Amino acid sequence: MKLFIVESPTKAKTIAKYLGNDWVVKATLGHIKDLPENELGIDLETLEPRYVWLKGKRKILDSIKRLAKRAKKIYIGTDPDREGEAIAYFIKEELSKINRYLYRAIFYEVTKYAILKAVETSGDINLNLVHAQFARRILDRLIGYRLSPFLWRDLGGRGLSVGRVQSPALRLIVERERQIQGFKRRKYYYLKVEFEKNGVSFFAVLNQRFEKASNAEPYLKKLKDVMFVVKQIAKNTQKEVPPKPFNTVSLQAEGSRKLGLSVDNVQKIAQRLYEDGHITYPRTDSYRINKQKAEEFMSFIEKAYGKEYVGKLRSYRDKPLAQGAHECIRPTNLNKKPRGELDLKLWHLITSRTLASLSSDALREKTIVKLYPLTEKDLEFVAEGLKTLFDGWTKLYTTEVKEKPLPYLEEGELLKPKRAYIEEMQTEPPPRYTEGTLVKTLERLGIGRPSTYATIVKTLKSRGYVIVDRGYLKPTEIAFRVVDYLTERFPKLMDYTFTKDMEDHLDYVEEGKEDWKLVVIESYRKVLNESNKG
DNA sequence: CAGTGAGCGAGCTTCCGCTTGACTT
Repeated sequence: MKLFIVESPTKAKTIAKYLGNDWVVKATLGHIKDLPENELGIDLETLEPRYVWLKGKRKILDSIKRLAKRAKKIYIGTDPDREGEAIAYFIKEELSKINRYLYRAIFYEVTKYAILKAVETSGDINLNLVHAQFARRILDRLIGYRLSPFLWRDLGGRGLSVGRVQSPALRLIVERERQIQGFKRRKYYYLKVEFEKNGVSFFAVLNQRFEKASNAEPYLKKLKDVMFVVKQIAKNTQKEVPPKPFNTVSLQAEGSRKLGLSVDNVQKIAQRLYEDGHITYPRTDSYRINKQKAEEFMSFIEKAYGKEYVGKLRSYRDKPLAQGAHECIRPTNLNKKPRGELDLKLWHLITSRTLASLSSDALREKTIVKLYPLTEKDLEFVAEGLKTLFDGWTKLYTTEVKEKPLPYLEEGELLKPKRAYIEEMQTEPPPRYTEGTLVKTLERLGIGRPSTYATIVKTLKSRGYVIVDRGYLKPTEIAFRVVDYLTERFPKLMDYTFTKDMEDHLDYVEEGKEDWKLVVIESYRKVLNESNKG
């Protein structure tokens, strides 16, 4: 008997099918050890961490150990990234006393070929990766557990918290709120003319903006009973490329927007869909799609919508921070629909998005018509039209593009306006973040990971830092004080590039070029605003 | 002698990231 160990039980089931009868596949359910929760767990002299059993994991490892005793060979197939390597390290620590035929198997997709190849080419644990995880973990712990007490002491709030991820996230929300508070709405005015021809009405706007309505009025007077001339008609067609398939962040953003749920809820439903076998792994930062599946989906598009709706297989460049084996979030089987109203809705969203991503470009024709009043040849009015020539992917996935119809027009043509008027407009402040836009912004800044985006939002809520107001995140009084305090005291931590700097150093650790303890010391010193003190 | 207050010690909130089922209401 041979033993194969992974993190996810769903993955374990799949892999068990690929391997033969003499294999047993077991899952750890993620990390098995971590720093203790109720103390720092780090020796401040040596930086040595004290990793302890996570709740319930000793039992899981015990059952794996029993199998390990009888196994001829053991393959550790945890995820091919920093966290997965650390899990592998702790598994090895437990099993190496029992069985010396231990190997690290690495695969980047869950297919039979990739699994067999991983077994064949298996090697040993990469300690550099493990050390990078130690550095990441310990730095996060130091920041969280050593800085939070400053807030308790100086702001007098029980349970306030500081974190490498949550604090910059909170800063985003507070900064946006300040922009909104400081925003002065300004009114401005446009001169507009409405025309109607062949039952189609359309608008032309003077290409000039007025600060006061009174400045526009003399122009309006001149237009009374004046005919307009079509001076120029320019058309151009625009290609609209399909959206990418979903990753965790885009699913959370789109799902919460379209279904009116919190990102946490969207993630929960996605997890259920995954466990029931309806979709691929829901915690991923990749847009990559399995080639075979993509071809299957494309032939479905051809059958259901026609050949002209089939697009091409696009390759997306994953962000440099993207780690791991997973592909995009997509349906596993187009014919297998989930039960349950919300499950079905989210599955439909995922399915139509996936199909749209493999569909053809939409073609739109934009028309720009320039007109002038007969008596005022120097004034230029502009009318715009937008027409869909071919709907392409938008047939499969809803978009919010509005058509702007124009009647047939010819250059030199005379038109009689239906009415002319001054339209009052107002500058608007930027909107507050929604859960979805916050998570998107964090992803863009490289802050947080697919498994934690939903939790970040939850933490900010449960600390009393933000409340949800009509779907928008509104910071509380204490949030302002926390952000001001941290910005004053620990500016480096509040810098949005802190995580990126850390990641750069961790890359060096992973390449064996830098000592992990030095990375922790250097980064933590920067946070504390210290330069050379021990 | 009773009440007051300084001083001390014990107990206490907190991080990010990986993964679900086993709990209770």
